[in-house]
Amino acid sequence: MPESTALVKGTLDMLILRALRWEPTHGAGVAEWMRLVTNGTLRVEEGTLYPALRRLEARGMIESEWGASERHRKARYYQLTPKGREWFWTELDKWERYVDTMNRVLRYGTAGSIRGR
Amino acid sequence: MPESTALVKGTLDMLILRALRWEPTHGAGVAEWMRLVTNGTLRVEEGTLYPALRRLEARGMIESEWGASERHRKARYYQLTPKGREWFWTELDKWERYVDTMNRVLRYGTAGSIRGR
DNA sequence: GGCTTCCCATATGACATCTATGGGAAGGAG
DNA sequence: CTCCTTCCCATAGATGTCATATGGGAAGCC
Repeated sequence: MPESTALVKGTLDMLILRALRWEPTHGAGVAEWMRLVTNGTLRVEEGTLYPALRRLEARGMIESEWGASERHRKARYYQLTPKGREWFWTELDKWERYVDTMNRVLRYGTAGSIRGR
Repeated sequence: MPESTALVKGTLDMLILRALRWEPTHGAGVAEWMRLVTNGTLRVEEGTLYPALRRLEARGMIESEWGASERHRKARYYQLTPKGREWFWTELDKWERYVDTMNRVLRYGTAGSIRGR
């Protein structure tokens, strides 16, 4: 069983939006998806997830309604809005640029051609 | 001139340690290095950098002493400790694992083989 | 009826980063 | 030698995200 890693701040929103890509899902389902999909390396606590969902909804990235879960519990189902879907791709793009810069600088020294002073 | 991006939390420490890889450098020099090496895309504010340097020193990752800058100003020169050097590589490794997981999940769906429910 | 499970929710705290501000010390202009 | 600018360090306050701790409501089971 691989140990789990703390989330890097700023990445949770993208993960949530990705979890909702296919169909409306309730909070516990999002957490479950994250756990399964990363083989348990990335987990989100309830106290982290629910505020994040409310933030995303307040910003119009997702919307929600009450429903019943597969196990007959009252559950709030979230789904992506068009705005959220679009925002996901722009965020992903920014993230990938950042990672690329980090990779070059940290691993290979520079993004340009500086060395030493 | 490319616009600059906000730092992702948790990445500044690695960038600082990387900046100090070759020789002792003062705070302003670290900021300058970061700007040059990323072609201006990654910048660090003074109010962010100096507390970060003090945190790293408190944790024994770097150590410092007063000196004179190239321009004859009083400057505090920081250098890596062996502990800091080692820690850099473990952090880099963790970061790369995280990025790899994110990449697979966000871009290609899963790290395993889940889809839908 | 009491216990457990499922799902939602908030309060509280920790912490990194940004913004704003200021100070000391050296150099240059006049 | 005085004023102004530049260089470098430093901290206070605000912001925002994530972790921890806690609890509650509702369904199902014994």
